Amino acid sequence: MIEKNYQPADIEERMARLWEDAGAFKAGRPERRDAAPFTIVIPPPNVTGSLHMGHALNNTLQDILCRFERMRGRDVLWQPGTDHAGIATQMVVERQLIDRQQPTRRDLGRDRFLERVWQWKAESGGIIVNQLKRLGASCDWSRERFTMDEGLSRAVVKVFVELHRQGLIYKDKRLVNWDPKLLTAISDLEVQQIEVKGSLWYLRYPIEGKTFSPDDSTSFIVVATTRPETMLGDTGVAVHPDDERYQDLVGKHVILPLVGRRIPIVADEYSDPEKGSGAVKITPAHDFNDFEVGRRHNLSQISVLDKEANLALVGNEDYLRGLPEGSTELAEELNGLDRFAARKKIVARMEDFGFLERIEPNTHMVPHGDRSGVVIEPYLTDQWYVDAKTLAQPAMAAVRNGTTSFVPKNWEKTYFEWMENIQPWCVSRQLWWGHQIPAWYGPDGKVFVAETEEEAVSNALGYYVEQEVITVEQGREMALDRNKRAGFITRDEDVLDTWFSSALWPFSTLGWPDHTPELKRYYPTDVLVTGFDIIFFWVARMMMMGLHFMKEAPFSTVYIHALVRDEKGAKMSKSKGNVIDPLHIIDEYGADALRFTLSAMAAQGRDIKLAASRVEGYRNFATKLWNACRFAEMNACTLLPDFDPTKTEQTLNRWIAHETSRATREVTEAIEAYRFNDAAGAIYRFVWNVYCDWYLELAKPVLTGEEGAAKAETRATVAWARDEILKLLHPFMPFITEELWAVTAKRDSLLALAPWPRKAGLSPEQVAMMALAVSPVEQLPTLALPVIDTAEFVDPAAEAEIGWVVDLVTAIRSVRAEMNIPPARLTALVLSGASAETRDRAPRWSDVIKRMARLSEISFAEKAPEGSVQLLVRGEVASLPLKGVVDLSAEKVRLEKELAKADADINRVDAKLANEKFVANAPEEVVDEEKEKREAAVARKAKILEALKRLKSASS
RNA sequence: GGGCACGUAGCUCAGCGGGAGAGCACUACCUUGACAUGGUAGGGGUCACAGGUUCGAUCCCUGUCGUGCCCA
Repeated sequence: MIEKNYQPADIEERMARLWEDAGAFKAGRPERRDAAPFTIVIPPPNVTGSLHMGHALNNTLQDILCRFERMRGRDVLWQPGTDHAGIATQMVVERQLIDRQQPTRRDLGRDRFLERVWQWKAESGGIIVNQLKRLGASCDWSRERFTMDEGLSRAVVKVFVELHRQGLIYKDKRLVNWDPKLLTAISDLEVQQIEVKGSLWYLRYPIEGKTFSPDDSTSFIVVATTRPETMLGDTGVAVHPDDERYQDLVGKHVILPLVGRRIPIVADEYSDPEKGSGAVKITPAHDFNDFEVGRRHNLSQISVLDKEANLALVGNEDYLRGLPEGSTELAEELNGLDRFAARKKIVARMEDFGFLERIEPNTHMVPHGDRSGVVIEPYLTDQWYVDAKTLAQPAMAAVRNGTTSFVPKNWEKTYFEWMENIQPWCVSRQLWWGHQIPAWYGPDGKVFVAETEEEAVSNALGYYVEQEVITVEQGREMALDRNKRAGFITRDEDVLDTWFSSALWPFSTLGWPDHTPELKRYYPTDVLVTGFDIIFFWVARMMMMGLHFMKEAPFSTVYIHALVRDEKGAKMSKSKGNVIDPLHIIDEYGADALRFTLSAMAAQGRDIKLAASRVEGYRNFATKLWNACRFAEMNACTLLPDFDPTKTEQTLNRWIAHETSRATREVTEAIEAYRFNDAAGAIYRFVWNVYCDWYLELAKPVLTGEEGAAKAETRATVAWARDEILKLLHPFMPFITEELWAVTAKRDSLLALAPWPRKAGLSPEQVAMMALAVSPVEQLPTLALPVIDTAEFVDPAAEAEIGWVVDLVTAIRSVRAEMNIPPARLTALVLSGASAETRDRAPRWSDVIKRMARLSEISFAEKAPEGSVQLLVRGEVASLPLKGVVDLSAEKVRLEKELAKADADINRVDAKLANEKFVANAPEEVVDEEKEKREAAVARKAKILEALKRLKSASS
């Protein structure tokens, strides 16, 4: 029995339990052992996270695909899991320690701090998973993984070691993006360029051998800089080789003001004559461009900042080398100052001595850390790098040759653009939470990379024994006793970039490096569903790692969906804190309404600005469905065994079979093409505007009429079409459909596992055959998909007949409203000059037409009665004798409007047909179409003229 | 500076080489035996602007203006 009211919250909880208890989403269900697999790996959300709208959209779309394919008979694996999210998680826990006034991370030390993080993960790591379940995500939760699971960590180590052995991971000392707040290196992708209003300082650098005077422009060269404080680390001045102003200065030296260092003037194309003074100071240790210039001209690299971006001058040998006596005073004064405080001081000092020429306001891009928000410092350190350029080659080829394709296609361009200019990927992070790098160092800094500590230690000790650094006996002792080797062999403190482990996700979650049956069966996956914001972070890197280690691209399709933005159109992000909580929406309208809204708005290539009114509208849609099912139940509509809609006798039932078939095709094709909005629109219109508005209304007289074959058939068809609707809608609104499926009949299976609507008349055995995979479990899955033919059942005769009823009722309703005839007032209908077809049809539908169009009777006549309102329905005249009821002059106005419209139509077509070029160039069917339109308009005009004539004679 | 989108009804958005669509909002009428979270009917848009291609442009091309995003 269906409850009177639709209450999402109650249903959702029960249905979730139902699925869970039945293991409905488990991959490798025994009965699907031979079915083709369908695999999606979830983009693992951060364990720190909670569900935001982006997750809701992302997972709704994945769930639609998974539920759809599951119903199509495939063995679906939707692999869930979470990401350890290095920086984000470490920050959360650190902040928690501060908030609770507990010992800081450094007070705790590495081991105890990591314990805390694990503890925190155990407490709150399940939140996001539960939220995904509330959304209805049909993941195989029994297979949930975490990027720092034992197995996944093993995969990470294996990949690191192999890449290192192959020379694709190496350690290098170069500039990195350094976050002076988080005290770690970050990759290029984690840097955001933000436009900042700053200044351009013009500084005078005295030329060696001349007496400096601010008034003598030949005694100095002016350099422009946005970062005056880095001048302490300057080791050169660059001018453009073609810049005539500075020709004679190239090769000479300047004396760095305040510091006294002697540095060369070099010619380099990097310097832009149009910008600033045309001369730039070169600070190789603090600027990426300067680093390259410095390399070209063999300039030394002097780092003047420490890791917290404070000036580090005292004891800084690079800085002090070659400075004149007495200049250490400045070093002592500025030492330890923050970079921005130092800037002020240095500018002031420069001004005091006449070295500051002028200051210009200047807007420029400044790099910021995407997590910390502070200004990123290019910093000279030792870090581990992945040779991304080499790995990118196969990854580009796979997309180029179509092995993997993006939907929508235009994202491929973005992918190539980035891949073609890819830089070495800095993968080491100076954090504690993450996969510690499997590298050990000897006393001389020699590195030993191995999968286990035992192996690395044994390699290292062997090496040092051989080098006679230690004796064989010492080596043996150190091998056996960790304490004895402490200080001699030490492990790299750093951990890997979070995205390093995410890059392995499609195969590490399936058990790699072990050769598991799951890996064989479910890799490569079918489709990856994700947002464009992580194409570089994640998609590209999965492509690289997947191809390198599995020799096959990790997925054949990458569906890139829109971003859900906040009401202002701004990107929602965890760090900005402007997320809208989808759970509030779920609480208010239900998960089904939210899911349907997101899919209805998920048009390819367009962002979603979510409006609550849309969600409300789709909640109403759910209510509509609910009530339609109630109606069916109240009328004892139950499914009959072996019911075949194509064998029905009643035109109405044949019509809904025809329409259902059409809707099935539309929904199926739209989902197959990732056109989620079209699929949602098709099912929405079918349920509301076809099934509810017309089919059920037209069926009412039969259902409330006398018992008999017609009634029995209609009851069965109502139930059948309802079931088809529940199936078609299930991927979008799983909860309400599963509930209605359960309460409307005794079922063999859950709706989630029921077969997708198929070509009418196909036996279950046939469908089962088609759903079978070609490959047994132990073989590699083949590319052949189990295509279930949803070809249409069509019945043009039924379509024409019901179409006539619909048109007639609509026309009468429209004119009644226009004439202000109160609903309570019934009118008569006269069909004049009716064709045999109409005379045949009308009696069959008189009950329903009377009911829907508020008629008292329906009759036939040769001619329309005088003084009646005349309507044109499919080329024939239907009249409402309303003389004395309504003002017929209003009718005259109405007809004249119609006449004008008909004339306009005729004229427009005539103009087209008169155009010789149109007739000559347009496709034949287009021309024919126009001709048909003209004929129809002419016929319409004739009838209208006739009606007007009759009206006139009636009023005269 | 380079690249990618987008400017369609009051709002949120579909569509797209052959007569402009949806939801919400709005107006009028209706509590008819599934549903007022409903029904019926209706108003509302020189499809940003200017050129071009075409027999024909909201749709393709170019430019302008405006908005957003990505990369330097």
